[in-house]
Amino acid sequence: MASHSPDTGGQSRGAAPKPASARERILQAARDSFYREGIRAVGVDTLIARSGVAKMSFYRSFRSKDDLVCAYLDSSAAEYWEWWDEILRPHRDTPRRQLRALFFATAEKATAEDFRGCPFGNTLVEFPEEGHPARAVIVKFRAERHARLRELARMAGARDPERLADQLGILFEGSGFCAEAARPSGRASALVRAAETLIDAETRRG
Amino acid sequence: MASHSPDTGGQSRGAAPKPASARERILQAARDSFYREGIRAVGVDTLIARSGVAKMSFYRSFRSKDDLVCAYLDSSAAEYWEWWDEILRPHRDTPRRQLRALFFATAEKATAEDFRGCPFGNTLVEFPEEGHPARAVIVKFRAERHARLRELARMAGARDPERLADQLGILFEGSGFCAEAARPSGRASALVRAAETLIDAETRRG
DNA sequence: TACATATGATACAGGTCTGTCTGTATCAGT
DNA sequence: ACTGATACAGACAGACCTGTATCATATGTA
Repeated sequence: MASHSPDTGGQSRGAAPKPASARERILQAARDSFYREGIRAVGVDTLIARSGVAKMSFYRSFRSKDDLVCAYLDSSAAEYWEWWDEILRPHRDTPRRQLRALFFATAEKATAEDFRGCPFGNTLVEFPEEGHPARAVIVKFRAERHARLRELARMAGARDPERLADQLGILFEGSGFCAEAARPSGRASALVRAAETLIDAETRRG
Repeated sequence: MASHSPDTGGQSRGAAPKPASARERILQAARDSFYREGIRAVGVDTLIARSGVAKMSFYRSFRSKDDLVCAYLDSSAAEYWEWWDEILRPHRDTPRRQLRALFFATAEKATAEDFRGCPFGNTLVEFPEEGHPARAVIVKFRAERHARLRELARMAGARDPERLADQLGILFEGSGFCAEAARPSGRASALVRAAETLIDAETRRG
């Protein structure tokens, strides 16, 4: 779900560009490559070549590839919550509108050319093994999203915020589907409409 | 979404068990292993060992691993539509109930211990490459599900069957989410409730 | 100058991957 | 008994994988 827009490294201001550290370059290459091509499909050597870094610099920055995968997810989560807050900001104190804006923006992202689903769900599919270190990051991300949705649902006046949060969570997860569908714009608007219907049903008095 | 329950090979009736052909054994091992562990995670050698087959028998039965992946998906689709029809059968001529039964059964599957999401969505995540042969099978599967949902929506009296089918498609895709969630039973019932709310809203007169 | 830190280049070890190859055993039909 | 189809066993090639080891280079600081 996170957008992964290119990032200059956060310091396009200073006169001297000061090249990003090896660690930053590797992480950036990992974010692009892992998201677009899949994690198992991109080897360490490929990442090293793409970030223009020495192999030992890689293993000095990350203990292992799994370590990098976790860093990739951490970074994606941070970006996602930044995006989330940005979407909510214009609708402060109107939780219904905040929820709506969230789904509208999600639908918009899901129709983008380079959308490839949710990094967390995708990673979970690639590493179903029980004890994989990435799972902890993914579980944490989903728990936080659920908590945030539940709080919004509560503020929006849902009869059962937990339940509405569960329902909206399913929609979020299903939105990854839009990317590969034949009629993306149709599915995107269906996502928004479905969200509105569910929110409406769960907050209507009576 | 397909259940992948163990299969004896369809001939538990005859006295002589007649061992399944090499092809069948490979395919069965692939169905189990690919679904549970992921496709990239399971190598050809592993499949050969698990199905007790010679390597050349493998490559006589399947031109390549990609070929086997497509066969795995074809087989999963066949099983899925069989399951689908079985769910619909008791509610013939009452499309609303058929839709409800579909989601109820899906939620039930999604809470099972060995549920690992939808084989088609998972495969798409593992092989995002544009021209991969598996994509065609996946696209076909999704198109058929959409068509079936649209037809059910039409018969159920939906104002815009296409739109309702899109919405329900998102729910189906999101249902894979239930497996990994912390509160599976909650999410499963949320799935059923969400489906009912959407169907209701799209068929209500007025 | 001398040292510390971060980095680059490259070779290598040991494993796994897909796919090909040769050789042998079994069984059915003729 | 001969033939063809099917299967098992195992070696092998060539590529790719993760991770380690060694050595050279640049930069900043004391």
